[in-house]
Amino acid sequence: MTVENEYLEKRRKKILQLREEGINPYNNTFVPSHSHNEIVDKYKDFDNSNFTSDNFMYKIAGRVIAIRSFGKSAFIKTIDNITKFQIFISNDSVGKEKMDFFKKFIDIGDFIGVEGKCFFTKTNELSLEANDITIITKSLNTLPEKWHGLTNIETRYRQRYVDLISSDKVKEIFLLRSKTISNIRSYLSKKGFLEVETPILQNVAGGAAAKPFKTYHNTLDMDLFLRIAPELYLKRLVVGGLERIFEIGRNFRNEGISTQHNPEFTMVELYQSYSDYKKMMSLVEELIINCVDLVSVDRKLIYQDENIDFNPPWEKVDMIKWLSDNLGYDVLSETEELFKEADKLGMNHFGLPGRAITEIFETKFLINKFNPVFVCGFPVDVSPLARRNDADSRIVDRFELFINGKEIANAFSELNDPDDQLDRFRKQIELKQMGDEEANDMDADYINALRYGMPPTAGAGIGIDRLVMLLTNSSSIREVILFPHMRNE
RNA sequence: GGGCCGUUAGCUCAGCAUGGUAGAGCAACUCCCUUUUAAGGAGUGGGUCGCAGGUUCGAGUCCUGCACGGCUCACCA
Repeated sequence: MTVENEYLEKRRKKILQLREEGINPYNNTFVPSHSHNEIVDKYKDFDNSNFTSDNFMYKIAGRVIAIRSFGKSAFIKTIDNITKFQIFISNDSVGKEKMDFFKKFIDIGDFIGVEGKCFFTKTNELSLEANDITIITKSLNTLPEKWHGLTNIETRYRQRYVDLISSDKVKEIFLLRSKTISNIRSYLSKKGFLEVETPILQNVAGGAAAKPFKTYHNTLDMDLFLRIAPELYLKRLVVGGLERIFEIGRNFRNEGISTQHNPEFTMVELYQSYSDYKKMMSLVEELIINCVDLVSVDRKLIYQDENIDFNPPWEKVDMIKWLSDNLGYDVLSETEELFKEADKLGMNHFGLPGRAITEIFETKFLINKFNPVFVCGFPVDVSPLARRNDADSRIVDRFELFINGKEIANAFSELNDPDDQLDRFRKQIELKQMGDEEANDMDADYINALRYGMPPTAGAGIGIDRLVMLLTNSSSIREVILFPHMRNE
């Protein structure tokens, strides 16, 4: 007998026996009258000292996660959603026959239905004294050990269902993720933003610098790409007259996997007409603080070993000015010096000063930057979709938000000059021919849209996974994604 | 992709430096036990030691290769 069979066989036998006795081990007739949480909430002001039986009969359902048996009585711990609840069962409460049934057939992991009245134990724990007990769903597999739970990271991710059963902490992370997204949605809705959905399967994967996933449509007989960003479609909608819009959705980038990167990740991208990157800064600040307020009373978080203070106003730094000051020369004009510095650091800048500036800046500036900081004013050659600064056409009106040294948001005043946009796309194509796999492709239809006129608009994208990492103190992005991608076993 | 680390019972882990019949706790099974909180007590069963080679009289242990995973560096949000 293999080990797998030792457990499975025993429980399979119980299922057979149950069926023989006319009991459906996968019963769908039990209707609970209350959730665990509803009962806990109802008696929250009571304890041993002030509670007298109210004779109210409850019907509750849940998964058995622990059994402490004394022979003629037992305590059963069940869980529904996130609330644990204790059931007391004994010969006196259900009768010897039902008690024997319980001892013979009910295992840890099973879903059971119980009917009974509430009482407080000697140790003041609200419990239900069972008058009746029934099996709702038999479980064949054994749950992980009660004390350590499931700690093997690989198994946790591959079998997230077991992880969720055995860890409150994991459940809390995903509850907070859900709350965060709801919060963002309601914040933007209140500000008059309309939620929209744009194609994930795209002809041209544009709107960001990234390598796309390629797929194929049979009937249309054409290659398609999974979107790397919704940006160009959202701005088409702004052209169409939807002046405040957002989309919360998945982007796909065919790149490395790390504690900060999953091949598919969730962003909220939003566009606001008659705004600019400076106003967008305030909006992003407010939106993120709103999310921090979900978990912190003083807008401070401890992330790993660092304290992060989200109280506004957040630091703002001008990239070009900071780097010029620190290197001792004007990085926009002294390109020879700049490239020497970049080559020293082994950077692949494709002869673009902007690439070198951005990369050198990030390596030098982000050290020991834990609090939120807006990095403003990017070189035009790393920002093919952003509006040029009115005073200096070599830079664009753009910011990136870094928290704990990690990029959380990217935003800019949108480029709405179709001729400039066309030139930018052409430069991107040159770069692609030079071997830059992440350069944008030409999107002729997007140019066509801009030719109808797009009102001045600011846009922002916020990485939701990374935000949730901060809020839940998770060191890896996989901790905040239910099913992170893994190699086949 | 590089470096370092890991993979032993359903789960959590010892065992490996120095090769000699595979260990514990939880879970399971049999008993005792009617207020427990990782309940307690007595007993029993459970293993292709990630996979494949090699060295050796003998490998969980040493060597090589591979797979999967973790951390980290590089690229990216």
